[in-house]
Order: sequence, then structure tokens, then C-alpha cells
Amino acid sequence: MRKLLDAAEAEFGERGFHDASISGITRRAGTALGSFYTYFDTKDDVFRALVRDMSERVRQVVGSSLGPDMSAFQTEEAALASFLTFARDHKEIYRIIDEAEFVDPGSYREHYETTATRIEARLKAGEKSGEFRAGMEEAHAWALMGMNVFLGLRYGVWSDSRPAEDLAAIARSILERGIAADRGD
Amino acid sequence: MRKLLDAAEAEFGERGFHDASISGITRRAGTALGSFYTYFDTKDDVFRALVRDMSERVRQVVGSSLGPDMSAFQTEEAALASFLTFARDHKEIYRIIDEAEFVDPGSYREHYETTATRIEARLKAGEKSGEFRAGMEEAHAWALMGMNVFLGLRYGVWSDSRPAEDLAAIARSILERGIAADRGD
Amino acid sequence: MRKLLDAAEAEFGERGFHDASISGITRRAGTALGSFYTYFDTKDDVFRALVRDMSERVRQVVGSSLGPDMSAFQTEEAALASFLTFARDHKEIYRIIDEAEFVDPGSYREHYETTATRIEARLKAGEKSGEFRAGMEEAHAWALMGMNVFLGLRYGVWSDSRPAEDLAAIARSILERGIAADRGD
Amino acid sequence: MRKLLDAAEAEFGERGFHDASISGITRRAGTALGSFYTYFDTKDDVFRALVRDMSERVRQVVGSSLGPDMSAFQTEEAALASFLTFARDHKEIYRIIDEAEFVDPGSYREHYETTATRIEARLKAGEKSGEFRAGMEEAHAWALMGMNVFLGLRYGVWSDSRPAEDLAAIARSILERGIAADRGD
DNA sequence: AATGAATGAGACTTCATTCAT
DNA sequence: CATGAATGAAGTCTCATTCAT
Repeated sequence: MRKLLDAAEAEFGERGFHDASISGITRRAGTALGSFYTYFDTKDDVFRALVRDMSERVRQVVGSSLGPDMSAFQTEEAALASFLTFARDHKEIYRIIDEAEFVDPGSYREHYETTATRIEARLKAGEKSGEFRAGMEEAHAWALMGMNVFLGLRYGVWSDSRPAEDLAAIARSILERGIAADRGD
Repeated sequence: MRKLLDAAEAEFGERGFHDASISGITRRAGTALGSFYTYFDTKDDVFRALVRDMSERVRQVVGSSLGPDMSAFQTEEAALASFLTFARDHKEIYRIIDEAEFVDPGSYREHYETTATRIEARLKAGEKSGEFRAGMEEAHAWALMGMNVFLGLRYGVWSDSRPAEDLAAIARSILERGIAADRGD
Repeated sequence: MRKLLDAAEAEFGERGFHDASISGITRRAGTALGSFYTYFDTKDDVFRALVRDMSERVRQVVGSSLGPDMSAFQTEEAALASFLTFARDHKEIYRIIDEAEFVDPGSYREHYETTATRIEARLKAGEKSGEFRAGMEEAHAWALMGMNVFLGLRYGVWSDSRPAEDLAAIARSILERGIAADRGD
Repeated sequence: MRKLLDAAEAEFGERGFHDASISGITRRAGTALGSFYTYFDTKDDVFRALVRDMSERVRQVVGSSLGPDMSAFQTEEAALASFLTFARDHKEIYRIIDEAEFVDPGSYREHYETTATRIEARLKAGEKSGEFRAGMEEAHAWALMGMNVFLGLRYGVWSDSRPAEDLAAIARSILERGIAADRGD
């Protein structure tokens, strides 16, 4: 039931998993308390379903911001920019996925492992096209993901005053040349 | 008081904030239930105290792994390596700080903002010494912190099979030259 | 709901507000502890409901003891007699209303203000019929109410050995001629 | 220890018996928590001591407002006036004595029985001097006391806008001639 | 499928009282 | 006599879940 899932999103987003209540969810959904159990088995169950649902949404939003003709660096820049924008528009969603670490570690790991896998695939593609250097692996994907997530937390969820593009450009420049001083060759 | 804080660390680390109980803490500490309230006002109160305590500990461990004669890149590498090692030895602590995002957002922000400030200071020092490029700012510190934290999560907390040094070296290489293919000069 | 209110009456009456417990109420009512909270929000809440309920009961008992054809003095006499009898039969109720002064002053004031208003109306009626002297007001009602209440406390709650009628007659004689010696006219 | 008794008066008066705390009393008294138990055995113990202390104070205030040369009616009028004034100046004290009904019924009964006895003595004196009619007894004393107490509650504690003298005059007139219409003889 | 009253385990918190210093 | 940390019993309230209608 979509109504319940939307209500759960609002309830969990606003109050956090433990302060959220089933009755709060059904109140928002406009259904009877008991009806909740027609669609979900437990409180953890909705939460799990919700995390998966949202994880999928982030994925789609970011995915659809990428074009097949983008360069590998452009792709990373666009991915971060769209992620940042998404985080701004869906602060609750972000919070919910993070809380999964404590409520349902399985969903949490799944979300980040899936994301890392996708990033790693992009890195491989960049290697193949000759833009990225060879030899990158899972750890690089996690490093990149961490960078993106923390920029999303700091400049998406906590404060959204800086243009997403500026931050995406900063991240891109780190990827392009690191942070070393120009080798004055 | 120290006894209670240690007990709280074990209890919160093992069961998470909400499943942890005051009676669990005092049982571990070997004190009477009521004694808890001689030192802390509420469950949130110990948690807050604990997060600050641990935040300070990470800081000290990482700080003491850095030497004054290290190069800027060496410093970053050492910082990540010691952080990874610390995360491996103190998986609970890591988990507790992260849970603060939901239990006591103030402490959580404080922890990451303080950390970011310290990283930014290192970046400035690197700029001054000519190793790092000029013009870096807060956003770069957050990107770097995110990289470190996620490597810590993936390779410290979730799995500790890879040598911390290898991961630190990977991160260092990203910082040194980014991920672009060698400019075939 | 009624079951709970009755149980609350017994519990509060027997043990007083602070020694009474919700679990004592539900035990008497034969319901689960949690069911209490389906009908009342807090312990204060039942207490308030109970005071109103009982205040209303005293009113009805006294009211129904009065007849339209009674003289004004007869009315006062009958009111006191029925009040005394009621106090004897419901010592707990009396105790509960009085405890409201400390637990829920609002209900307490409401009870006595309502009662005073009713008494004042009787005084006015007596004035109109020419039995009572003119010019009486709220203060006279309070004086009369205090007289009744203290006789109820002393000879209803504390001891019930004297016939209610005798006491009502004493009160009536005070109202009829005061306590001055006969003006030897 | 007078300091503790005064502190207890403030604490009990402000928060009521059950919300009052020993630590609240010692905090007000400026002594250590443990010192309380040097002077009193239990919380009930101070309360009892306090009620007696205050009961005695009312008695003295009222007593000292009466002169040996007053007529019996004047005496009653003055007693009520001084009682009203006292209630206005010591609203807490009034509240404390009343709460004794629930906390320490013994003190409560003692207070009112003593007061009734004193009033009855005044009635007898009035009878002897020929001002009051003969044949009055305990019940008359309780009726008179109830009148006074309720006027004290309504016009002393709840609201003090009306002059104590006016109210005392009203009560006196009830005593002098009751509330019957003038027998137009 | 929907409803919502009933259930009861469980946890936080308070505070009178003790006692070693 | 004073101190105040320690004690632990006790009680209120929440809420996920069930189930008869």
C-alpha cells in the first residue's frame, strides 16, 4: 500500500525510527491502526521496505542524470551534483537510510554496497575509455562514495547555501589531479 | 563515574542506544540503579557525555600518530592508517558516534565539524609548505573526511582483512594525483 | 470505562491519591494495565473525571431530596440531612473531593463554587417567598455551605452516631434565629 | 531546628506534601541533606511538627485579637476577622493544615477538634453572660467553625478583595438573628 | 480487508533514607 | 553534629502487536 509507505516516510523522517509509531503512520495514512498489519508484519518490516524503496529512488535520480555521451569525469561530476540536489530535496530520506545502520544493518549495507558496486562499474568504464587510470578497485569506489556522501551531508542536509555545481566541480578537480601542488614541470 | 562511562560504552556499543538500558549500564558498572542518577541526569545525558569522550579519544589517537617531521602527504596517510586501526579496535565507538546523528545531533555535528576543522588546518599547512595546491577550503576537508570515514566503515568496521597501510596508500595516491590516467607526457 | 471509574473510586478512596496506583485501579477493574490508557491519559486525568462524577452525584442526591412544596427552611434542613446521610454512605467520595484541593484545584473550586451557586439560588428563592431576609449574597451561601460541610465531616465522616435529623434541626435553628438569647420581649 | 521548619513550611506550602522533597527542604534551609535526619525522623515527621506549629500559630493570632471586655458577639466577629486576615497572610499555612487530612489525619483531627473545643468554650461563656441562648453544644461549635473556615477559604485564600470586617459583620449578623425575614411583630 | 479496543512487557526516573567519613 | 554519595523500591506511561467483529 503506497499510502502507508508514504506515511511511513513522513513519520520516520520526522521522528526517527524509535520515536516513530505505527499509530503515527496509520494516522498520517488515514487508515485504521490494524490495517497496517495487513500490509506489513512489523515496524522493522516497513522500515526495511522503506529503505529499499528510497535506496532505489536515489539510484534512479542519479542514474537518470547521467548521459551516455558524458566523459567519465563529467559523469562523476553530474552524479555528485544530482545526488546533492536530491539530498537537499529529501533530507528525510537521507536520514532514514542512515538510521538503517542501527535499525536494519542489512538494508544499510545493501544500500552502500550496491552504490559502491555501481560506482566501481563507472570507474572500470572510465579505465576502459582511457580517462581513468588503471588498477582501481572497490576501495577507490568507497573513497569516492564517502567523499560524495559527506559533501551531501554537509552541503545538502545541513546547509544548502552553496550551489551544487560548485561542490561537484571541487570534487571533480580532486579526482582529476588530486590535491598536490602543480608539479611545476 | 568513569566506571559508569565505561559501562555505558559497552552497553551502547553492544545494544545500540534504544535497546540499551540504564539498568544494563549499572549492572555492568556494578552500582545500584539509582547511582546512575547521581552522575547523569538522563539516558541522553550519558550518551552525550560518551560521544564527547570518544570523539576526544579518536582525536588523540590520530593526533599522536602524526609526527612533526612528516610530509603533508605522509601525514594524511598516517592519519588514515591510524584511524582505520582505531576503528578496527573500537568498532563500538564508531557505531556510537554514528548513532549520535539520531540520538543527539548536536554531538554528532560537533564531532564532524571539529574533525573537519582539524583536517582543513592540515590542508592549509600543506599548502603553506608547498606540497598541497593553494585554494583549498572546508569542502575539500569534508571530501577528504568522507573518504576516510567510509574506508573506515568498509575496511575497519565491516571487515578488517586488508592491511590498513594498503588502504592508506590507496587514499594517498588519490590525493597525490587523483584518478586520471597518466597524462602521457 | 465505568468499570475503571468505579475501580478508581475504590482505589482513591481507600488509599488516597498518591498511594493509589494505576495498577491498583486496573487490578480492581479486572482489566490489563494498558487498558487504563485507552480511557484516561494520566492518573490526574481519572482523578479529575472521578471528582466531577462524584460532585454530580452529591448534587443529584441532595437535589432529589428536596420537594417543590417545602418551605425555605425545610429545604435547607432536608438538604443538610440528605447531605449528611450521603456523606455517611460515601465516606470515600467525600475524602476524594476534599483531596482534589491538592491534586486538582480546578475541580475542587468548581465543585464548591457550583455548590455555593446552588445554595445562593435557594437563598434568593427564600427571600422571594418572604421567608428569608433580603440582601443575602454569595458570602451567606459560603457560610451556610461551610456549616453543612463541617457538620458532614464531623458527624458524617468521622462519626455517624447522631441522627442526621437532629443535626439538621440544629442547623435549621441557627438559620431561623441565630444563636442569640431570646430577646425577652 | 527553626531553619528546617521554616524551609519545610515554604516547601510544603509551595509544592504540597507529595511534591515536596527533603532535598528541597534542606536546599532552602541551606543545610546538607543528611542533616535533616538529625532533627526529624521522616518526612511525615516534619509535616506533623509543622502542622502542630502552625495550628498553634493560628490559635495565638486569633486568641490575641480577642479582648476580655468584648461582648460575646464582638468576640466571634473579631475572631473571624483576625482569622480571615491570617488566612490572607498565610495562604500556605492554610493549605498545609488542610493537606494534613490526607497526610496525617491525626494532626488534622487534632487541629479541628481543638479549635472546636475552643469555640464551644466561647459559646458557653456567651451563654453564661446571657448573650447566647442556652443549650448549645459541640455541633453548634462545628457549624460556626465551618462557616468561618469556608469564609476563610473563599475570601481569604482564593480571593482577598473584600474587607475582612465586612465578612465578619455578615457572619455576626447570621449569628445574631439567623437568616429569617424580620418577624414583623 | 478493515477496524480499533485490549494487552502487558518494559524502561525511565524519583526520592526517602542510610551510613561511612 | 554535619555531610552527601549511594541505595533500590516503586510507579507511571508507551506502544507494538493481536484478534474478535
